Amino acid sequence: MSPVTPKSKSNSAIAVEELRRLIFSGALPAGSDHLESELAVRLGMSRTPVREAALLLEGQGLLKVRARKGVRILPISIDDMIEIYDVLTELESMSAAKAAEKGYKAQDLKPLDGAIADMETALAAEDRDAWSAADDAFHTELVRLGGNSRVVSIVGLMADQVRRAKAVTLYMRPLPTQSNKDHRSVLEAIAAGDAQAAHDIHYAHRAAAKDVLINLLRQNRLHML
Amino acid sequence: MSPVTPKSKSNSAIAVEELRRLIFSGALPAGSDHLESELAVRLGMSRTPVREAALLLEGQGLLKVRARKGVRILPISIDDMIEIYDVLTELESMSAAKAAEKGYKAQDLKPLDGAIADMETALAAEDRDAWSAADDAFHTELVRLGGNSRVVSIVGLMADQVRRAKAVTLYMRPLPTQSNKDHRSVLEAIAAGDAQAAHDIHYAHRAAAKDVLINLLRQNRLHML
DNA sequence: GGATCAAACTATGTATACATTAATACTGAT
DNA sequence: ATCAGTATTAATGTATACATAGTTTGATCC
Repeated sequence: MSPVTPKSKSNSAIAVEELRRLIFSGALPAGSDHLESELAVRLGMSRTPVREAALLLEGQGLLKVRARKGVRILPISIDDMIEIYDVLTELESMSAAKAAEKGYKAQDLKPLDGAIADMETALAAEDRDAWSAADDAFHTELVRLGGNSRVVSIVGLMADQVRRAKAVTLYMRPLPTQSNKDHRSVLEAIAAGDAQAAHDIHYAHRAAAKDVLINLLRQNRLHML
Repeated sequence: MSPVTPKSKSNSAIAVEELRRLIFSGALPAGSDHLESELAVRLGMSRTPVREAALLLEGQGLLKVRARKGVRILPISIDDMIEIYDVLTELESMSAAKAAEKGYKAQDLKPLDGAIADMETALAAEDRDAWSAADDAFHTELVRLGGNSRVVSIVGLMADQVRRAKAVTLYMRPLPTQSNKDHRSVLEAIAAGDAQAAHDIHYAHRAAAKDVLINLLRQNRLHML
């Protein structure tokens, strides 16, 4: 490291990271408006990189740039959640099937196996945050094994859009004990090269998870998150 | 209309439209590099809106902004085409199934029926450009009927990325006479409310179209478009 | 003549000043 | 007092000037 700060990342890239962090942490609440100049001051840079970051995040569906009204952090409705979970269900199931067709060795499936093990550990310790992180890792690794980079990107975008809603419901619902059986079954189907089984098991898993989440939101009158 | 030009659209929006047009028309060829300042002169505006447009289109996967090297129009490889067609196959088939579940009336399905009629007319006249436009209309309307706005966006992005490649192969391959039977079958399944049939027929249709296209590209050694 | 280092150049990244326009407040008449 | 019309304001949209860093060029030494 040189004595002075090297400044490897551009301010624009920093603004993207920071804005994402502020959105996911709730520091910029869903539905709130923020002037570009305010955000610029907050991030310690000029409007230019902040505006570029805002336009990028608008493309990712996290906020909306509105003329003379600042950027609005987009809230997620129940209908949005249904849309997103339908896309996730479809593309993840496809990834599971494609992964099964690739004939991965046990070595290649270690990260997926590791994520399941982490979920089991977290469940035993009733550590919801650790479970959630491991669950994310499982789904991310699953689509990675599917081998389609566009699917990886799209699933990432959709997952980001429901991130806040998932965080809210994480402590509302019972511990997902069934979930891990499903994950193991998917892993076994992939290891066995059974594309149809991998697809169908994961599809049913996702559909069930969607129903649980939607019902939870409806019952608690959480129509916007 | 007022006497002077009203200027309803922002320069940034115009830049997006123009750049898309220049990319799809081949005026900015795949793989070519272009300085932001050159593009600004070409579009008759400053670098700012051009740069904003470039960043937006980078998010849509049409080009890449590279530090000190200008924007590169991204070429599409055969592997890219496979990725994109796999996503399209999955999401369009899902849309067909969802559309079938919605119980649309004949009135609601008129646009889809109209697109098929246009394809038949174009086929009879051997007008490939008209057929291509009607085929686009069919697929766009199909996902619209699916009722998932995110699927509409994603399918639009994927379709844009393969647009050049489709244009190249349009005059290379035989007239797609089988295609229309498939389209009619999908329409009938949706009208009959048979989600499984709508899904499976469209899935097979897309898979076949993908194989034709990929083989055509391989045979003609078109590895980058 | 070739290699090394430095200086100039070039194009993006960033800051800032300005233009534009929708919203708001104010003024004045009825 | 209310409404219409105008002026001010405020924030984005845009242009431009500047900073930064990578590349190329050129000069100098061996």
